Amino acid sequence: MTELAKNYNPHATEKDLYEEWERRGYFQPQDHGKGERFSVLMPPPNVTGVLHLGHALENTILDIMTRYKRMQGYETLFVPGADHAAVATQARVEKNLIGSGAYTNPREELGREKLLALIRDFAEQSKSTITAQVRAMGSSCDWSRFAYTLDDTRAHAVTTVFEKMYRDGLIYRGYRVVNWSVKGQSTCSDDELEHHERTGTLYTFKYSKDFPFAIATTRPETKLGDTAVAVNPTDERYAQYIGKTFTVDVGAAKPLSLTIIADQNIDPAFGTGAVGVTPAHSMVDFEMYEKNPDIGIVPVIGKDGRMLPAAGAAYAGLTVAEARAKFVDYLRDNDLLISEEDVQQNVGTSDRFGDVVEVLPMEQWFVAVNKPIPGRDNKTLKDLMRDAVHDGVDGATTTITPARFTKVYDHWIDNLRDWCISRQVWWGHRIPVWYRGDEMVVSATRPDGDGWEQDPDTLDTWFSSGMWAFSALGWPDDLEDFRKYFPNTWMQMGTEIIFFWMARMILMATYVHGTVPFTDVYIHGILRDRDGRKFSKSLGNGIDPLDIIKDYGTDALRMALISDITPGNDARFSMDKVTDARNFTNKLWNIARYILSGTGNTAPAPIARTSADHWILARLDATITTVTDHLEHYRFAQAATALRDFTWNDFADWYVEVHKIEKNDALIRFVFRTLLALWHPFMPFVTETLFAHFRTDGHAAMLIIAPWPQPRAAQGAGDAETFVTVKNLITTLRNIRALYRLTPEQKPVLACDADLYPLATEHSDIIRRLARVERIMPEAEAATAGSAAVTTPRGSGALLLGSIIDVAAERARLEEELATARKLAADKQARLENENFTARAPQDVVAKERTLLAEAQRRAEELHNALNTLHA
RNA sequence: GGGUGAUUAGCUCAGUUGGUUAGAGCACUUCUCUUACAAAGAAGGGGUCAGUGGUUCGAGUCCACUAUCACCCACCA
Repeated sequence: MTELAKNYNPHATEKDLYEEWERRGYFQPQDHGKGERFSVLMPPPNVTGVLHLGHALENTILDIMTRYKRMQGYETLFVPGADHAAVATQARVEKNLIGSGAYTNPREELGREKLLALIRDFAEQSKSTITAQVRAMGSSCDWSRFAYTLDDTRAHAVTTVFEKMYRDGLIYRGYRVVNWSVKGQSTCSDDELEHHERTGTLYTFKYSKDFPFAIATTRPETKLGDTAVAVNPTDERYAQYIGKTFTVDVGAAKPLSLTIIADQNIDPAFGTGAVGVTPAHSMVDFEMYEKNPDIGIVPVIGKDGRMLPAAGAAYAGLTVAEARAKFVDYLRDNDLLISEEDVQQNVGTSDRFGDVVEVLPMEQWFVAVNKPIPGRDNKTLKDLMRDAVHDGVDGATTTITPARFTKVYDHWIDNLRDWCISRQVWWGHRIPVWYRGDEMVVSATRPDGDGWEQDPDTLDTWFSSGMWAFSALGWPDDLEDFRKYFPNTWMQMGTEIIFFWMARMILMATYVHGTVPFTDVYIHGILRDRDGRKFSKSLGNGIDPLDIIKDYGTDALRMALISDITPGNDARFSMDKVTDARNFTNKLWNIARYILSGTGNTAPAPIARTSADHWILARLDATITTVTDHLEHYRFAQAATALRDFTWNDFADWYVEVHKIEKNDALIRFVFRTLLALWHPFMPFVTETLFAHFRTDGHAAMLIIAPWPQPRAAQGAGDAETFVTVKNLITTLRNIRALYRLTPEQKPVLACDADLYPLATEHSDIIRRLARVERIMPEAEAATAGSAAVTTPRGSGALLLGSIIDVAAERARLEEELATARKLAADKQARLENENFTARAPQDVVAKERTLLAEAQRRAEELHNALNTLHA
């Protein structure tokens, strides 16, 4: 017999177990002859730092599903990885370098190669930290397949797809307006902007005294680059001017030539109903320019965030803010400014560099989302992305859980513009394009001949992570896994990444492979702190998962993370949840201690003999069914709750206690082993540790590959019901004991009516011990015994005799109960007398009500009789 | 401006197609160190389901409106 310590100590085993699972190859896909596969990919954490609780939650969710499916016999693959996170990582390293005081402008001072070397070092260090953390979480992923978005295979995937898209005309180089971070000196995509509300000023002014009407703007300085004025085509005030061109001199290098154009999107009710059009510095204005190219485009702001010479000699070189003030002064001095008014506006801010983003026209690389794809029936990338979650792409669809996010995704697609994929940071996949004079070649490698220069820019990090669904499976270098596991079975991610990542993965998979990246995707909410705030550096409320693991163990952390989570909704995390979970692991541990100390490790077929045996098996069956159903629907928290309820309330509090009286060693071991299996996906370490003590010949080598439990279609439902009656009787007796403050030594006599007596005597040992009853006798004998006080447990047909009981208090208690029972009976009666109810409600509901009425009436009668006995 | 979600016990949350007297964990109260566990055991108190109106024999559950909170999208310049 192995002696277990009094309390569970996670540190003694976690590391060794993880290594043993890995060494035995259980993390690698194994064919169990089931012929079905389950493949998931880890959302690759950014190599910008360390894992936080959000990552820990994702890994827990992924690992629960993976372990569950593995136990069900699926050939299971869980691929781990890391993301180079282009802009984010470079921004982080640059910030560190500047923060250290050694550099003020790392890009200039170090140059491309040296800075890249520093970033690479940082990324490698971060990567090893992250993988250690993922291991500590217990994630059963296949490390031999570890994928990094910047390694050779993934780089190959990127260049392959880039070339294919270029050939198909979906990637193009164009002069268009883009979001430009002055601080980061790089473009960013629309999705990388955070919109912050702030108060701005809406200026209403006229371009000149001669100009026929006024316009309104919050960006006066950009008016130096206006090339048109737009009005709504239905606006009668301006109809006469549409098509006319006015020349005004506002101080720019050249007088502005303003054509009045009509545009549906102009709101006649806002401002003056007329808008100055600045194609170079506004996304919507640029779109107007695309429709009316004749108006021209005049950039007046440069990459450094300062005014260009085109803005005029007085403005060139000024910052945007300085130019704004100066231009407003000009308007005021010349009596052109009509009004100033505070307005709330949203400004786009770079999420990585933190500065307000300028819109500038530049030569950049784009993915065309609205262009027909050759050989795809005129479908565009947008069409494919929409089809993936609706009609299907070549018969394949992705199902989003919860379904409401499908609408969010649709809406995003509707508003999608061409995707700017070139970035001016250095950390990332370099654009596979080469230039020599006017020549341009798209190629992963330098073309033959001298003088070729590669495009200095890199690709948006989401261009490579968009391929994760297949590049992580080895495509295009090694197609074995790809053929076997693609599309992936499942994916999970947070709400905040639906557009960035899920949409791009769908784009890439549907375009490159004509199918979806994964069949099902589960969206989880954000993890917040106990007060509902987001975890953030600035709030200082971050928690390192490793700290919790150190103090409470991985299983406790995993359980705490998934407690109370529901699909798509945010959840709160608190240390209370961790201690609760830790307490539970200890509970499981101590149940094991009891069983190990009290039973032998033989494994005969478990046979139910007593009513308690039948009851626990029935409850176990129901629990298996419930937990399996919850897991199939990704209801992780509810699955764990159902299991906890069974483990603690049924098994520990009742069956283990009964086992101390009526031993069925084979059965208690069977139930506990089954429990360990059910708990394993949630708490892999404590369950595997305990399994080693319960394993006998014929069981799996380790719990991680043990079969997922199946209901046994337990027999003896009647016996199980009998035990429920006994259990209720005991609870009631205990209730009365507590009510009258009986000490453990005070043991009353239990008198039962004719119905209950046989059952009570049959379970005499259990009742006497668990309810602390002296002895059990028939009611008839009790009546003649002349005891001083009597009590009747509710609806049980039993009396408790003993001089310790307070007759007056007991009478009050019974009267209260009687009133409750009578009210219930009256309610039921009224309902059944309602013809509408009996006629329209389903028959089974009506029958149920009749049963309940009968029960309530019976109980009222019993209580009434009990009161009479009490008086006598 | 458009959209989504939330509102159930002191706290954190369940409540799957409307059908018993609305549940759990924690916290709280009382009792108990009973030889698995005080990180425990036993018993108990506590909510009318944000509000209003509606549909229905029946509403926490469906519909409408209102309130509060949270989030997403959107360069009404």
